[in-house]
Amino acid sequence: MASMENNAYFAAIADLFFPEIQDGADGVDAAGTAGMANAAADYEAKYPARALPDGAMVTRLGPSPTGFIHLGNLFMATVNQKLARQSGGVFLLRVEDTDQKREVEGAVESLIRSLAYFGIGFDEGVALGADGGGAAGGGAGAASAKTAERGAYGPYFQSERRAIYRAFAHRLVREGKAYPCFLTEDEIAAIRAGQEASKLLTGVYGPYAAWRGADLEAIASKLAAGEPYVIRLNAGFEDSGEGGTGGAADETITVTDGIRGDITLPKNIMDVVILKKDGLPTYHFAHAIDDHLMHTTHVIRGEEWLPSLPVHIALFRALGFAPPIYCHTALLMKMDGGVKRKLSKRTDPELALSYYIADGYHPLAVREYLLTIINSNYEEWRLSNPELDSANFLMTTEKMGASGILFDLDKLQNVSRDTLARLPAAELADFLICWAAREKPDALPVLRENRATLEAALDIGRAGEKPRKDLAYAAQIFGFISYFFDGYFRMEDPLPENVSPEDARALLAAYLAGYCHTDGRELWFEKIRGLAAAHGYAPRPKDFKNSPDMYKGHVGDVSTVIRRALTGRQNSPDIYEIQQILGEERVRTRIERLLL
RNA sequence: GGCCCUAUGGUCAAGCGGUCAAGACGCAGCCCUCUCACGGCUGAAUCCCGGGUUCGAUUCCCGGUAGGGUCACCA
Repeated sequence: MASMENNAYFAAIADLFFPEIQDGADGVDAAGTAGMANAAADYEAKYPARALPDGAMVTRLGPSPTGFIHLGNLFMATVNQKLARQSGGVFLLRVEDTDQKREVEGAVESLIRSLAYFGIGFDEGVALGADGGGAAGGGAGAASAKTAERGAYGPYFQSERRAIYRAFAHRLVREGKAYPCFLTEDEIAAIRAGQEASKLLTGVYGPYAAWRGADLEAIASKLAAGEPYVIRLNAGFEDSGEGGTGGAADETITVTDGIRGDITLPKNIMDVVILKKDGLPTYHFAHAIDDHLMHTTHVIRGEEWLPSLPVHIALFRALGFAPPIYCHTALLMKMDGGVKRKLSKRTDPELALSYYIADGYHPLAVREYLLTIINSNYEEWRLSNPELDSANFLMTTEKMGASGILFDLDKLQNVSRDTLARLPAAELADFLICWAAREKPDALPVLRENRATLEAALDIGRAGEKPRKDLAYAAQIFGFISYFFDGYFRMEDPLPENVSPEDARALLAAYLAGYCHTDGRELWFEKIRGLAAAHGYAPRPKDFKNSPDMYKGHVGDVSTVIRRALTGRQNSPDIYEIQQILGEERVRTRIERLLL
């Protein structure tokens, strides 16, 4: 191949399309690419390798600010954060806002806040700004004072990295590894239609890459005419070949995935777009540039990215970068019409993080659940280390599953009950108050003013080796203890079926008459047994069981009558404790009300 | 449709050539018990199918099948 000619051709195109980038003296150095001191090389120098301990992992979250955040995002964030943190590495937030069409106002702040709620924080990258992303405000994402950036590898908004992408695109064009393409939407559609008709692979590649190596004159005149264009990768850059007719997709590449081991994929032959007509990079290009410049060691992302891995590998090769270690996780699925399906932000609002925040799932509980599905040995670890913080668990990519995970609300709730059972009542009370401040403002003053009652109520039956485990999430917890607060006390359940209203009255009247708030638990219950016997109810359930015909019911029915009077419900934790928390006056009032 | 990933009870899953095929959630029953919850015990329920390799396959290979993902100037 006549490399001198080609070099001149490439240089001419590069000058045409990247006039702002001067190659300086090197522009003349048509012979070799080695040692070229160009803009791209400057950037590489600007972002040197990180000084981190051996084995430190640099991971990142690269959300596009489209507004909705679901459990799947938190799943990814949890994995990335954990892996970085436990290895003494860096976890950074890079906002992938290269698609203006999909951008949503305030999405970045709400993302950061939602993740923060669940204990996800970043060591580097985009963060909340000075004004914390307050209420109103004009500017979107990058320019806004609502966000700030931390770290030496920024900017961390891709929309602010235009010049960087252009520098590397320029370098690729100079080397003949990328080129401008003026194919219109219609033309591409036509190509596609033809390919489909002949059952060929669709896309811009090989013979269909009309502008690959196109005539300089034609290119220049299109540009002069102001026609929109994109920059495409020349997928044939390694073929060093004649005409780049490329085509034969038989070649494969093998990549070792941190989760899946070796995977074999067809080598990329597509001349994918790397710079869109608006000058912003596509995900693929931005990924290669950013993760190289930011020195990401492990790219952990969902398996939906597997099909584009060949593109990414090709890009890394073209750019001369060493690719990171890829870890493609299983996807979080939901059940849909009897079939598993990938979570989708659009159609699955019930899996939005906001839903779990509103219901008041505790961040620790959600994290705990996520960890159990992320690493198959986590649950076992937790069983043998019930008291340890999850930070002590060592997560490994090898123990991550490769097949889709169905989200299981039952399991989340179970994990949550276990988790909350380990939390001190004071902490639970704080949590509940925070939740009420957000989601149930009417209850906020009540909870605040009755803090002692709240804590005591939350703590019922939680002492000892076998604590109650019925607290799952704030909304449920509030309902569970609401009867302690007069404003929320309601007669919710009916009398037991085998207790007549007359009996109930008589029972309550007698109970009230004999009530002594300072009675010990034993004495208290002996009185109830006596009450039962006096009114034709078996003092012991076994008596009733043995001779059901002799009684109207048993002592359990009697306590249900009392329990209902006190709590409005047939079921509740220990009545004695409830009475002690309620206080004598309230106990008497609640019973008296039913006797009027 | 092409390409890719995946495949153990309803769910999450351990397993890594020889196991009565762990465990957890859920479910059913029993026990404990003044109700609920907790706890304890018991139970039902799984290796997708077909070929190989092997003395022996859930495990290794091949082929089906099924499910999922992806085929953009979205990420």
